Amino acid sequence: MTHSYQLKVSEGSREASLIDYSGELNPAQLEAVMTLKGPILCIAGAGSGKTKTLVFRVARLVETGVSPESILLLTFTRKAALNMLDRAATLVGKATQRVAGGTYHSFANLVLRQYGAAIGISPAFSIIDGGDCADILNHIRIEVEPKTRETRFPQKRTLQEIFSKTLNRGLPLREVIMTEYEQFQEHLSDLEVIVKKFQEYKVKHHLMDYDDLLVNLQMLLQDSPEVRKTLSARFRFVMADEYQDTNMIQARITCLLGAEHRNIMVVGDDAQSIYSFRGANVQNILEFPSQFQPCKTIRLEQNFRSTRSILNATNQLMTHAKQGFAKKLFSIRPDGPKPAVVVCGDEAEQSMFVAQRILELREEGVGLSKIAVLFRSGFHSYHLELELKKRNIPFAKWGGFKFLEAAHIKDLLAHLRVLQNPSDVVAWQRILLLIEGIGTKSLPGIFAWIGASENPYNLSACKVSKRSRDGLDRLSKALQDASRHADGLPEPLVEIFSDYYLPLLKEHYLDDYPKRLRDLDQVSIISGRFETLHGFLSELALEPPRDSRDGQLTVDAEKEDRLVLSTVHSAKGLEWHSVFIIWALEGRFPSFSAFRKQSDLEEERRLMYVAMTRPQENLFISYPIYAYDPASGGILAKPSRFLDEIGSEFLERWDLIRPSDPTR
DNA sequence: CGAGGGGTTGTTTTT
DNA sequence: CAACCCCTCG
Repeated sequence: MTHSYQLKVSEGSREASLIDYSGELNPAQLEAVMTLKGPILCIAGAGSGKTKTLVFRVARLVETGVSPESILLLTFTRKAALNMLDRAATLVGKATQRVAGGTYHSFANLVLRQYGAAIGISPAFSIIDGGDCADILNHIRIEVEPKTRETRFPQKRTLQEIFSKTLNRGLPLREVIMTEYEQFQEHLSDLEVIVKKFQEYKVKHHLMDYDDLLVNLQMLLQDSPEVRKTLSARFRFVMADEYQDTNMIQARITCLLGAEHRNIMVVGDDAQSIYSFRGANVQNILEFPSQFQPCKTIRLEQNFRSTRSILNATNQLMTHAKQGFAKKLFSIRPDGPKPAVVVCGDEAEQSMFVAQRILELREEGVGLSKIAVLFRSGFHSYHLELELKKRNIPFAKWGGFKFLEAAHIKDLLAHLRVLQNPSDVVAWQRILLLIEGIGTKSLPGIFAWIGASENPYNLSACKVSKRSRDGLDRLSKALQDASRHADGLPEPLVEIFSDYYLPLLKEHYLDDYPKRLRDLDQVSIISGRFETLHGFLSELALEPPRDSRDGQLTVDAEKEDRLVLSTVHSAKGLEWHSVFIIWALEGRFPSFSAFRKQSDLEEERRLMYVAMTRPQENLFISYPIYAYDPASGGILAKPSRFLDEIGSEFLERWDLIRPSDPTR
């Protein structure tokens, strides 16, 4: 490319900004940045500067006079969007902060609250998570199938999973049951009844689960041409990141948003598709060009992140993939150390190795925040966590157990939800059952009263048994105190309910209540950043903090020198100087549950690929040669098949087992 | 009718 | 090693 795209732009009174596009970007990136109109598919390999490309493209759009409000940036997490917009801001100024961005779910939330009325949606709906859905389903199940004894019936969590899958895959219930849950075939008709009642229940009580947000947004765009036109006029440029991980509904939403103006760019990497369990469909990215013809396809294949030694290994791994674009990433970075395969005697030795090596790296000048330990499932790091604590190595854990799913957090939030949406029966149930003397049998009576009452918060007027009177009166007082602030800031509300909840917390979680108490303070701190109650609740439901310390300002958290422990899923899109992948054993990574289907194994390989493409310099893959697996009762002793696929040529083996070790 | 205990289950990954 | 279910006791 000989001509230069360098250009000078002045934005209002701001001093002239100068972006040297052709100097900063390679030819493929440059093309993606400079093509502003029409449909584009950008296949961006791992570490190929995808984020940078998006950032520059936003900057470029703004520079050429596109108003930031008319750009929509759909990303996998809201954090990713904010991060990009921040970076774009340093190029062209703060104006980019006004770009709309977030996940499909958070976008759906905003649009539905604003325009949902067009298809009969109340703007005050509550967002419920998978656990809440499971609770609702449990009730319905009991109603529909009172004699669960004779035959095995799916549990509440499974029900929720099945129904979510049918929606996300866009398949009829029958088909999902027949292909993936054959054991429940005989219950098909019951399940159909349950799912119908479930939908009715949610509509009646103004509740929306994650799937409903997407389904309803799609419906709104499809059924209301006015809204679709309004939105197309408002968002004239649409960019969707991580497109390989969208499901059918999200893809349809994307198409509907782009249908009018066709200024749509989707970015992704089919080799990094790792969310098929929640309905993600690689076909979306593969078929995008045929849906938006003529479509420009741009490939970013130069890797800027990793050493050549690491890329050699990851390229080799992907030659075993059964489908997808064949591609080989190349790097102009020098060779580095080959990825090390570290063979340990047992789990304890693995943990010791990781901790030890991390300390050595720190000695060598690699800060803790530049190191990550990755694993397949949340619980794989338990032992390591103990070891790190013992050695005083600070770490943050992402993925796995979530702050929000802790019972005490859900308890506290349920009070706020009731305040926001008095017909949120799931939340009512949760807070009522906490009260001494109230059990499942007295609930229907209280619900009936709540439904009929003018002021459902005045529970003192509700007749209940003597034993529960005091507790209910206390709740009544807290709710009425809070409802007097109902339109105000969320923080004082959190305070009111924390005070109310404290005795209950002590009573229900006697053993570890001080620890849980600290979490409640976190909720209070987070709430201080929000101006409205449903802004706060929606954000929490859609963008849950990654760990209990995430409540602090992100900037601070990132500056703090802490090691990251993360599931591979949560590590997507990120990079570190040095990365450890632990538990590279058959049954762990790949996981047992992937053995049944070829397609699941393919996804496990892509997952390993994502993990291995995170480091810049050092990659350590470890496994214990011997591990008892309490889940299966068996012994795990076979190294991950993915190590075989890569082959010893690209790896370096470190044997930690002492020759005299009897377990050898 | 509610609470608390004991046995049994089955354990990916996330918005 | 939970969370969940079922059962018994108060």
